[in-house]
Order: sequence, then C-alpha cells, then structure tokens
Amino acid sequence: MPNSSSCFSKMLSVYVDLTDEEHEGIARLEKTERTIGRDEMVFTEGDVAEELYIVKSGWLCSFRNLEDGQRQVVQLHHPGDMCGYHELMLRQRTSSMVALVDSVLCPLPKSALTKLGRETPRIALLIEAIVSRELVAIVDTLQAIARSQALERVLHLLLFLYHRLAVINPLVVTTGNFRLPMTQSLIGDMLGLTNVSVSVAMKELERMGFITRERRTVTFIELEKAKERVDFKDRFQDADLSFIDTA
Amino acid sequence: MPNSSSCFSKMLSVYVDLTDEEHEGIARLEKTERTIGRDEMVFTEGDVAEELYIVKSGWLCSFRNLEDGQRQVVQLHHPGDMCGYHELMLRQRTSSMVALVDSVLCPLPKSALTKLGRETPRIALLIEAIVSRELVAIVDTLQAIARSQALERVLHLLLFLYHRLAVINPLVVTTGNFRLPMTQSLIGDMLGLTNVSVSVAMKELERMGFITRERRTVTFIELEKAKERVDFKDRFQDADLSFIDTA
DNA sequence: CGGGTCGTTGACCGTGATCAAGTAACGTGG
DNA sequence: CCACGTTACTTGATCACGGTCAACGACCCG
Repeated sequence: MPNSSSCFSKMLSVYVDLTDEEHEGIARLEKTERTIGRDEMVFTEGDVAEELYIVKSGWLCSFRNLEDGQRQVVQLHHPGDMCGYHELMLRQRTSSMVALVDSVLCPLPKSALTKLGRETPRIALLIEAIVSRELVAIVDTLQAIARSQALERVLHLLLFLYHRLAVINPLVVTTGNFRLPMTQSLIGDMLGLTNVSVSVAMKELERMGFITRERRTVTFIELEKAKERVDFKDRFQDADLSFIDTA
Repeated sequence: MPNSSSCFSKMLSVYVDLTDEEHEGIARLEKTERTIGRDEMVFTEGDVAEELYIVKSGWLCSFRNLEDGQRQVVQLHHPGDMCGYHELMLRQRTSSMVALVDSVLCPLPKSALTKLGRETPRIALLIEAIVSRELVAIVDTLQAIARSQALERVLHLLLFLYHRLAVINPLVVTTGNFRLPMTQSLIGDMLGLTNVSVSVAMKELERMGFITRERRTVTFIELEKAKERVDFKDRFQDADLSFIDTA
C-alpha cells in the first residue's frame, strides 16, 4: 500500500512536508489493522490502557457512563485522527470507545511513541502539537457548553464537524454537506442537552435558514452567518509549526 | 540553585526517577525567570505564541473573553505546571493568561521541546504524557459542567484543587485546607455560573458540612463524602509510565 | 405487516440567570 | 487609627431556558 494512502500521513502533511523516512516511519505504525463493526466497543472504561490508535476509516466516539445513568460524550474520532491517548499517563481507561459506523483502526502500543521519539523526532513533536490542538478543541466545546444555550451549542458542533471533515474530504466544502451518523440523544450527551432540546434546536436552525437536513445529512446554507453567530474559530487553520525545524 | 529545588523536577519525579542528566536538562530550561505581579497579564488572546512556561511559584489562570462580554476560565496553573502549550501548533494565543497572585515563571521557546526531544527524549515523552493528562482534567471539568448542577460543579472544583495542591504541598492533606485566591465571579467564569450561584453553592456546601471557610481559605471536613457526592476521580494517582522505559 | 428505534411536539416544572439592594472586607490617604 | 471608597460577597424576587414526562409520527428492518 503506497504511503500516500495513509490518512495519518495525509493529516500530518497538511502542516509539514514529510520526508520519505518519516513516511516510512508512519507506514510502520500502520502495519496492523483492526476492523470494528458499528456499535462495537474498542475498549471500555476501566480497561488497562496499552494501546493508541490511528483511525483509518469510519467514525468513532469516546464517552463516559456516569453514576446516575447519564452519559458524557468526550470526543469524536475521524479518519486521520490519533485516539486513545488520553490515558497515555494512566493505567486505566477513563472512557469507552465505540464505533458509530464500521471503522478501521491501526493499534499501536504506547511504547511506539518512545521509538518514534528516537527515530523520527519530528513526528513525535507533531503528535505532541496535535494533542495540544485537540485540547484547544475540547476547550472550545467546554466554552460552548458553559457559555451558550442549546441552539448555539448545536450549531457549534455542526460547524466543528464541517471544518474537521473538510480537512480530509474537500467535497464537504464544495457541496456544503456531510453525513452525521449520530442520534440526537448522542449529540445531547456530547453537549449536555437532552434529545428533546437537540431536536428543537435543529428544527430552529433549519427554520432560521442556517442549515437544511435530509435524513442524517446536514447541509450548510449560511455558513458565514452561522460562524458569526457562535463566533466560531477554525482551529484547523492558523497552524504554525515552524518551531519544529528550528532547534 | 540546586536541581532538587525545581518545582518542575519535583512534579516529574512524582512519576519517574530522573537521571542526573535529566535533572540538568530541566535546570537548563529554568535558566531564565520572569516575575509577574498580581493581576498582571503574561500574554493576551491574539498575541503571537512563541513561548511555553514552567510555573515556579504562584497561581495563574488562563481565560478567554467572549464576544458578549462573558468570560471563560480555561485552566488554572500552579507551581510545577507547564503552561502556555495550548498554542504549540497555533500561531496566535487562544486565551489570555493572568497572575492571580505574585508569581514566577520560567519562559522557554517552543523550540526547546525540539531540543528536549533530541537530548532527553524521556522528558519529552513525559511532557507529552502530562499534556494528555491535562486533557483528562479538562474533560472532567467539561463533564461536571455539562452534567451536574451548581453545587456539584463547585464541589468538583474544590476537590480538584485540593488534590492538585496536595501533590506539591503535603500540608494540604494534613490540615485539609488551602488558600483559594479566586473571586467567586472567577469561579463562576470557570464553571459556567454566575457569582450569585457560586455564593449560594458555597454557603450550602458549608451548611451541609462538606467544608468550612475562613476568608479565602477552604477546609474540607468531609473529604470522602464529598468525593463520593460528585464521583470524584483523582487523576494524580493511578499513573503508569512504565511504557517510557520499554521501547 | 409488525416491532423497534429515532425524531417531533406539547404541558409542566425546577434550576440558575438576572436585577437589585444591602452587608462585609480591604486599601488608601488623611 | 479612623473615614472613606471600592471591591467582594450575600440575600431575595422574578423570569426564562431547558429538563422531564408523555404521546405520537416517521422510518427501518426483519
């Protein structure tokens, strides 16, 4: 399989030019594959955390089951993402991970990072940078939850997904639409809402002319107005990794 | 200044035994110091992000000013923390940072991480691990905000601070108390509440016998009951970094 | 055709926001 | 050391958003 077909390489290449050696290093990481069917669990809260994953294809979701029966969705994972690194320092999984659609993962042991650091230090740094950006994305979500109401929360999520998916699929930009394989309950569990308020919010977003919906496909009609409405910042732009080469 | 006095070394040593070489590597990072007075800004949203910091002493806080005049506190920084790394991959600061009390920082350029990766790869990995744990902490906050009410949110924050401060100051555990140099408005801005509900929540926590307050000092009376109440998980325990040495 | 999941709609209610007034603590200068 | 002004905290009244409960409708699959 040619290197160029690696989603992870593709994601990294958005930000730096990879050398042949680095391409090979990544290809080695993706040697093994694991196929996950829809609704299948990759791991469960409390499991011993030994691996990280690179998402080759599909959609996955990390979540926690709370004591009172509620659920908190922590993160969504798309092709090209690294995931499962929340427990890099911890013995046990702090969340469970489930596939929302049939997916393919490349598992790698935590120690692969040690190796990576020695052999291709630039990649190791890049991963560090990407983790830190993921942190910014989660803070964005936190802010949306803490400081805006249902409508804005839902709109923020849709905008985030639009921009995230556009990175690996330019079609999203040209058509303005993307598939959203999440139930409204799941969206609610991500945003601290109930399925009811998600339903109301999405209807209202449609009525206001921001989006249209067709089954599970969402189309943005007024992207710019939408971004303005929630003061959306695209963290996938504005990258600057020049520090990696100057040492 | 002897290496052992470095807060950062102390934090790292909690999890791995550092070699002399590694101690020296850290000491080099902390060569320069910058003193920050109370209420002084370290950097502001939109600034070009060129540095990271290690907190030598004090309390600092990262926050964002929202369009509508609200504020979102993103993170608190204590002695031994690394901070300012949210923008590792980004050109511009996504938040501002201010000192809550007189503080001392050690600034280091982003490129120091590149150097660190080459010279003391274990430390680089450790930093990576710590960043990922910070991510877990922020997810914990997100969960508290999204899925619990005012009383529980405030209690969660107090418990977090108790355990965080205990890492560097054993006195916190023996006395059960710590200083909280935050106004209730600031606490509200962290938890998505108003100063009013924070006030009510703290009064109620006192009435219920979880804590007592004396000025800005908080004392836990019923620590275990409190942890149970919010299902608090101490992320500063349960560390496992064995993967760092096996490569 | 029938069972199940998912989404929509409506009625009611509770938590916390908002507004406002009053109290306590702090810092500054006389 | 006190008088003053400022900031922080407390308390109460009102209101709105979203939760809860429930029923219904749409779509999917066997």
